[in-house]
Amino acid sequence: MQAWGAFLAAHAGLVRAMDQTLRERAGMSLQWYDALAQIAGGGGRVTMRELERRVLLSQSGLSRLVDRLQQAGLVTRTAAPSDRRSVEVSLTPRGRTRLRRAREVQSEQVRTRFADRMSQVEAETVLRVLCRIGHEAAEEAQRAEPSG
Amino acid sequence: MQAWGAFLAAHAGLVRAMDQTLRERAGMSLQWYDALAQIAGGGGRVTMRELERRVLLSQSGLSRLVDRLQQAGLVTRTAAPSDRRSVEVSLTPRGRTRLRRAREVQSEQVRTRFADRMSQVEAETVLRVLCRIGHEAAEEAQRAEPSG
DNA sequence: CAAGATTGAGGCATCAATCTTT
DNA sequence: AAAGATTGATGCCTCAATCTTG
Repeated sequence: MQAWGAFLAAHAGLVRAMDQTLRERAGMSLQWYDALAQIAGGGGRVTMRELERRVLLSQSGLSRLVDRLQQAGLVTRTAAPSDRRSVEVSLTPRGRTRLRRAREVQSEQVRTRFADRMSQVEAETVLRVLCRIGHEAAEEAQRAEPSG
Repeated sequence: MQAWGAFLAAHAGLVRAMDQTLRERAGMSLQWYDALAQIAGGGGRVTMRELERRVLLSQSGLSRLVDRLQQAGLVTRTAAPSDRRSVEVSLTPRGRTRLRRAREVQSEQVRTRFADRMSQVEAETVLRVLCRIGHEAAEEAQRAEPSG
């Protein structure tokens, strides 16, 4: 039951530490890294809608984040050919380079700050529990929307 | 290794859901609840400095949060008798009442959304791992500061 | 009207600077 | 000079409204 407090504390501590290190060593925030990594994970080109599902951000929040990434020259926006309501976001060469560097930093951080601090069996338990919790939270969010 | 992604997703989902429910059913945010609960945990009267350590917020962030709580009539600020640099924050009767209600809502949420979704042994593992991670993050934050 | 995306307004968090007291 | 606390400036996120296309 104290696990909830530990959960909040661990999250706050880890995110803060990782964000700071990423800024120092790769020149970008955790938020930027996550967005760039999700674009790369979608083949280097995804729609805003798709990116919104992958990133933990509202629709408008994503729009403004992409504004900043675009201004930094890391991504471009292009109209989607199939559906003209849709906008596709792509990594620029510069974006790819910056992501590569950031990925090195962040992979190491996830390993040293998170993964290395639990045994194999602990990691399996944590993954299983967190996936269960995350899924049920997502389902509930979906159920809540249609009624509104 | 995917556990990190699950961790972030679970945190975002839980915090969002809990915050919304708390707003609907107790008329306050998770942030407010946490602050009021921490004041109550300190005997209903704590210094700003002490509250800052208990709450996941910067010094100035806390100052503004207490501004809002005070404006809502839930807490009062008084000068500390022992050290005149210090300010003590106390719960008002109204604050106590509101906290009591919020605590009912939040206790149930932590149980149903978090605790009930893992077995006893899973909970023990999760608690152990998260405490370990949280401690090491806190130690590192301490080590990082004195050098600056 | 629904879906995808953007924009305006407002809320909240942080950094850096400042004030008071030790 | 250091510690406790507050304030000004700034940045990011969200809600609601709006625009365009289906």
